[in-house]
Amino acid sequence: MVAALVRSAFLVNAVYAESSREHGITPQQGQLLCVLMPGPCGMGELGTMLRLAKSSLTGLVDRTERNGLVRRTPDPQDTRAVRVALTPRGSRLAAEFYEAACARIDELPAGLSATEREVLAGLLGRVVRDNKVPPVFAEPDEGAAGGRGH
Amino acid sequence: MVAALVRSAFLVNAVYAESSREHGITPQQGQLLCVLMPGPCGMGELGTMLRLAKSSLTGLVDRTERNGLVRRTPDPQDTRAVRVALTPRGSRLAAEFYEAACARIDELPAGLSATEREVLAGLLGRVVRDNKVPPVFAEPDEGAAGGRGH
DNA sequence: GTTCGATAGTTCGCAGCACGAATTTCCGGG
DNA sequence: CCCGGAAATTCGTGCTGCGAACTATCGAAC
Repeated sequence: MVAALVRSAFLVNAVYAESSREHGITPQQGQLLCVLMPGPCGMGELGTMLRLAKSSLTGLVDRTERNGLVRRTPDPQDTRAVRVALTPRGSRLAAEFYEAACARIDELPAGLSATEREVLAGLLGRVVRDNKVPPVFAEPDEGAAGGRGH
Repeated sequence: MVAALVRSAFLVNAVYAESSREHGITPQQGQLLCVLMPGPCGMGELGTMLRLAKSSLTGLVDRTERNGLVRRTPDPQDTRAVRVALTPRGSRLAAEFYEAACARIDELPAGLSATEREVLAGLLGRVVRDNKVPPVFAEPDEGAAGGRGH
């Protein structure tokens, strides 16, 4: 059980890293883009989501901003705070990266039947939920089992 | 499905990192120790296992050697090659770290019944096997001590 | 309206990580 | 003997993650 979890994590990481590389970003930057896809976010919130210290996050956002994928905006409610949002280019890249990563990861359980996949997804989903994992990666449209909409 | 895999990987990584930190090593060094637990290994082999470039591995082994956890030995068969082995201290730390990580990770599916765990382990094990993930983390031996959760 | 503790982010220095290109040394076959 | 290839290392670069110290603001209490 433990070994299966660790190894599958290793596997997913490798695939995730490969997808990132193909899109010219680091895995961390890819993760940042994915977290921002639903909408802008404050630094503090991002730190909680990604489990990063504040200073780590400043650097990550700096670099991603330098790449033109993300933008800092002042928060109208709070002068101290900052909202981090995707730029148009970042948004485009995020969508492409996300789709590519999904495609690759979706291939991993290729040896399982549809039913087995359902079961695996259900169990893993419960583990994830029980452990309150933040939504670091969005659910691709639920409902359609294999069909792809935008 | 995809989201569940990515998030569970994120979760396992976080737990793995936390365990490493508590033992005064980095996750990468922890992984190196775990790979070496069954026995010594050449650099090339390690690179394949950990999916690292040769130069990355040299650095990782350097740092871990500096910490006194690992040792380079000349390969008797091939003057060019090197065997990397755990030092006694590294062996001890590896065992401790491994056990702690197992305990933590074993807690993650606490919300599942014994049967569900079996099913999850089986399915995940197949995915791992189908994708030829190297044994970056050993199967805890069924004989091993009584950390059977609850 | 000043004071003061908390909050949001940044800066800085540090060690580690991962890579590619170039290099050294050695193995093996022709 | 010679050369192609394999095993490692070195070097330079950029990214990662952290803690401690800092700035600036918020909000509440006085």
